[in-house]
Amino acid sequence: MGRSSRADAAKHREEVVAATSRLLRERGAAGMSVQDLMAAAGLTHGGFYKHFSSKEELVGIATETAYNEIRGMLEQVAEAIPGKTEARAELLNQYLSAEHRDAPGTGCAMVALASDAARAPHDGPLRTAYTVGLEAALDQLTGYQDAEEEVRRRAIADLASMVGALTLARATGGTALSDEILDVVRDALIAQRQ
Amino acid sequence: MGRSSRADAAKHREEVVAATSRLLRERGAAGMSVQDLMAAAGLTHGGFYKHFSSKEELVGIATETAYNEIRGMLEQVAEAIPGKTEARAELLNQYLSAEHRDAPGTGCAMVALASDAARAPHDGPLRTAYTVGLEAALDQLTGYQDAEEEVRRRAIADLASMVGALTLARATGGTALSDEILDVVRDALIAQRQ
DNA sequence: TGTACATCAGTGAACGCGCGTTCACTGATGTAC
DNA sequence: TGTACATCAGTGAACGCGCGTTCACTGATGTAC
Repeated sequence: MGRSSRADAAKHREEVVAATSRLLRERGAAGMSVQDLMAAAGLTHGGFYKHFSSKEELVGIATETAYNEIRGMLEQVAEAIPGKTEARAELLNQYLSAEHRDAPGTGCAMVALASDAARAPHDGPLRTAYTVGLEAALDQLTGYQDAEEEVRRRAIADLASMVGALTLARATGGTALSDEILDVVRDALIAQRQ
Repeated sequence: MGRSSRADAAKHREEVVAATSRLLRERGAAGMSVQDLMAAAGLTHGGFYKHFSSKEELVGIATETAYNEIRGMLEQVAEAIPGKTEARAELLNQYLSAEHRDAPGTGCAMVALASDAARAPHDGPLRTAYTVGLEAALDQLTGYQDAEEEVRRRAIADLASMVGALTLARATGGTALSDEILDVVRDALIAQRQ
């Protein structure tokens, strides 16, 4: 095959990171192979180490990429809707939707990677990226709180409810209970601030 | 070695199930091998299929066993404390504690097995056991609600907050943020009903 | 109760398989003149 | 601008390893008489 141009190589790297970001959330780190990830860019597995020092390193990089999705959702809703109470309601509608539940590969990294992060080494790349991303998401959620005090505490409480509901809805996906969890938690959180 | 007595064989089976129940929550299904599980009963891996038809079947059985821990916690607190508001506060204290966060192997199955369940086949043994156990836990949590109406909705909202907080605390374990999440969510849930 | 024999829990080697990582090699790309 | 050569992205075979599952075998347990 011969050498690829720098531009092509950079494109390949981006494609591999994007595929990893998606597959990591869908299947977990143990559920995707280096071969799978390289194949997503149309490559064979041997060249992997020209781009990354290890699978673990790539997982860390892909975690940062995965956090972009939830950051994007948080940014977009805040920009589109002026009132904080209304923006928060719309965010809850989107976050606690069947669409979000059924698309883990492009959804919230905090939920999809929680157990991988919990089981990863404390000073490893996944853990580090997870915690940094979580703090950032918390900052964004703080901006949604229509109150003068305790905005961080309110943001943490909101986040826990959102993450718990999505986690349980995914684990029971395909049952009536799954839909019920999303509906109930969304309504409860919205009613809480009116 | 020769044949074990029926009593010994039954004891071996129980030991394997108990070890699986713990390791499943600590490491996930992919993180424990048949060899690991048999070794917990002092056996070699070859005899596994005299007890179980597959690793997947054992995981389903161990999931039911794992749910006993959270069911026990819910039962015990409800029996020990008469007032519903006080019982709920004590439950939150125990569930959202550093001890529970740091002992996934003997802790809440809903949190520890959520991502394994989300990725398991919809009609497989793990999924089935997970959903059945979740409905049972929800029924128990309903009994904690000191209200006349909407007790199921309140139980679902409580459960989502508890599960989300423990999930995030585990994923960020070892940081100040992890402790903060537990404290804030516990306080918020207790304050909500006073 | 004692004996002969069938049962079957557990052993350990073997099966095919996929994993992460390494490495000698290829040949188009990039660079120096 | 054209040429010679160094660079290096990607290939594909190979590495050692651990996995879930199967199977012929062992020998103590359980049972029938």
